[in-house]
Amino acid sequence: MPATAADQLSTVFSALADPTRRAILAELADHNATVSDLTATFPISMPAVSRHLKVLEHASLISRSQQGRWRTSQLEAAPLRDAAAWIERYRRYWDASLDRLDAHLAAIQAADRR
Amino acid sequence: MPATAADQLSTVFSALADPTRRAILAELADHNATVSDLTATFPISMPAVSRHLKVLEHASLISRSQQGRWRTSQLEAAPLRDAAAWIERYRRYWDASLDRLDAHLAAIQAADRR
DNA sequence: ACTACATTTAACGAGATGGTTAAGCAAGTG
DNA sequence: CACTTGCTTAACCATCTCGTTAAATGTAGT
Repeated sequence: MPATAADQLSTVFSALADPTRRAILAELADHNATVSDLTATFPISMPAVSRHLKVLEHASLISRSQQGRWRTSQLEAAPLRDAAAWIERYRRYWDASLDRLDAHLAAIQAADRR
Repeated sequence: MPATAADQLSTVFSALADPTRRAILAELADHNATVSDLTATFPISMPAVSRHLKVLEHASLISRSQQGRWRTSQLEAAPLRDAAAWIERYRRYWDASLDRLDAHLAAIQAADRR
């Protein structure tokens, strides 16, 4: 059974919902890291880190490679593109320069143009 | 005790993790809606809708107003700005070329200039 | 083979989630 | 007042989540 786009988005958003996982992604943006590295960085046990990595991998937000006993994690930001794209559609609703009426009109026009 | 920025982000992301809630936000982007409206739109019970709205309200993604017996929900997209800002920091990791990053930054600046 | 080390898996517990049905509340209507 | 209506709350259930500690797995070194 193929994962739907909505499922994928849900998986990504729920992966991002945990502050430790977001911090792990930030860490991996700086440098790849082993499970031990991350365990040293965060105040949780290694099994806890391991499961966070599993969640991130399942969301395709990281990839992992094994070099001997060490498994290093690497950031894979592609799913964030989809998440950003989903959120972007609401930009007009939070942009301060537009009031709510303008936002509504912009939405209508955007829909009509297509 | 003040909610930290990280907590707020977590709340928003976890609110977005549910496909029904994302669909509710999409619905509210088109038009404000009562609980009954949303219950008619989605294949879940009214109490389920009511609780989704509670979650969205707690994440400040909607605001609610009471007019007689009807409680209409309105999209409040401001928290999405923070979510987008968090994700944006990773754009360079998913953008193929730095040129496109530059283009994006230029586009953002152009938008801000308005 | 034995030992050391990095990591995962298993088992557990507290608490959240998302759905249901049934009951309670508040606001208009006969 | 009694009744309906829109919505929320309560109670329940199955499942997931995030942490723990202890055991298992796998790879490297001697």
